[in-house]
Amino acid sequence: MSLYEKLQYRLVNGFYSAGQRLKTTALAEAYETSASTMRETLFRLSTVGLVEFEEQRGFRMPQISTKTQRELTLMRILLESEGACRSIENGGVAWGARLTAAHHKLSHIEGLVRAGQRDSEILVIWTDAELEFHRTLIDACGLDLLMDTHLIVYNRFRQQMINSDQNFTYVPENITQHKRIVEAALAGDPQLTRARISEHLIRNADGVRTAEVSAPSP
Amino acid sequence: MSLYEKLQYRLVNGFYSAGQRLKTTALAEAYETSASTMRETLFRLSTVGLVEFEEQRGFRMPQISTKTQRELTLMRILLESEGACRSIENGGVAWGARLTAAHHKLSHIEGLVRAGQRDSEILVIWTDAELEFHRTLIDACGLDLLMDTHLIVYNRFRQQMINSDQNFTYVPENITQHKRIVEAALAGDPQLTRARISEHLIRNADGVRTAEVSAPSP
DNA sequence: TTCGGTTGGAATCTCGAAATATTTGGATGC
DNA sequence: GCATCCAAATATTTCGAGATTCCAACCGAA
Repeated sequence: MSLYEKLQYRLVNGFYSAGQRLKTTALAEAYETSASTMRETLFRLSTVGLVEFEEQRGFRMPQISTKTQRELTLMRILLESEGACRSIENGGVAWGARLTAAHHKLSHIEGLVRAGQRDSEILVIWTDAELEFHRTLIDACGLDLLMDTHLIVYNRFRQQMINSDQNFTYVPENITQHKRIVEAALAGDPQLTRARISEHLIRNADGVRTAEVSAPSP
Repeated sequence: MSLYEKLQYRLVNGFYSAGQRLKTTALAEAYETSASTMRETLFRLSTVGLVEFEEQRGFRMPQISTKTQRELTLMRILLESEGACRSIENGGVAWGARLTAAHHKLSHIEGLVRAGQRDSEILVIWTDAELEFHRTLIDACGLDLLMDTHLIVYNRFRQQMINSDQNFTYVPENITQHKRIVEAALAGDPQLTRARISEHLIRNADGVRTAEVSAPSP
């Protein structure tokens, strides 16, 4: 596990608090490396939005805000809807199988959460499975750039989510919603799939209604 | 003009050829700075896709490919359609005025190009005006993240375009298409605006370049 | 010739120290 | 008591040298 990955993991999963300064010298010591190497790593993380950088003022953990959360959510809806519709067209049986498998794995974990397990360990496992599910949903779209952009957005989304005050209130609707997305996708209905992805994510956009979320591109 | 901006300008506007290695020591000398600083700058550029980086193998100017061009085009369509529709809803009169102004400026320059001016200087002016126009089209959408993502995609798109073999054959349809986009947007018709943005950009997604001839191995 | 290993040169990566900028804390004047 | 300014302390940024890795050319044997 590289320094980059280690730091990314901690930034996303709540090891640092929002707005906290990330001093290169202090972090370098903590991660047993030099300040220069740490600086470079922080730079790379800042370009994907997981760290904020200001000239001559160093690095900070990003602030949590409803506006950011809203924008990340809308971007997810845009990218996942588009990716899912293209996957429906291009994916074929193999994609359907992968999607079913990813959903099966996810719902197993969601079952555990539902049954009461809520420790931080299972939350990480759950978010990993959720990411895998949502990535599988779009991974037959044939557009690498869309996949890459989505991953960046998802990580920032997760960072905002985990570090927000109301962190991870368990939402039972998720289980149903994931299932309904899979059903629409396997049925090969792009419009319905779009609608159900929006329905699933829109809750995070804070006061934005499904109707606002956009129509298909031609 | 910072080192970052200087390098970005040259990377986008054809000062380096596709696939060319970008050695930190050589560039550091050319730009009168140290190898470390150059390395850091190249790193930052690599995270927005204007430079490719490979561990232990340094930096390269990205390859030109129809696949990349296609993906960048589709992403532009996705982002600009969404941004434009939201701008139509939120923008109001002020946005309409800005859009009209940006279009006026662009069509003036396109007029010059049409009249025969084709030197590299005016091509830069033209692409700048085109960027400003397309950014204005989406700048009332209220989503900073969408705007930022679009700018990154646009710069990569431009890099691919300018460095491709048939660079910048003047396309007279552009003038008409830009006008038709503005008309649809000012009329407040989201669906029509979407269609016309696609119509304008889709040419770049497929079969633009003649089939890639596999170069004889050296 | 062709394949495989070796070697020399060149580039990248890491690191600590010097230079530059910012923040902190206290003393001074109002 | 409050604001302002200066100096010390702390951070960031730049830079060059040493360690490491990669690449290409060369050489010898099958």
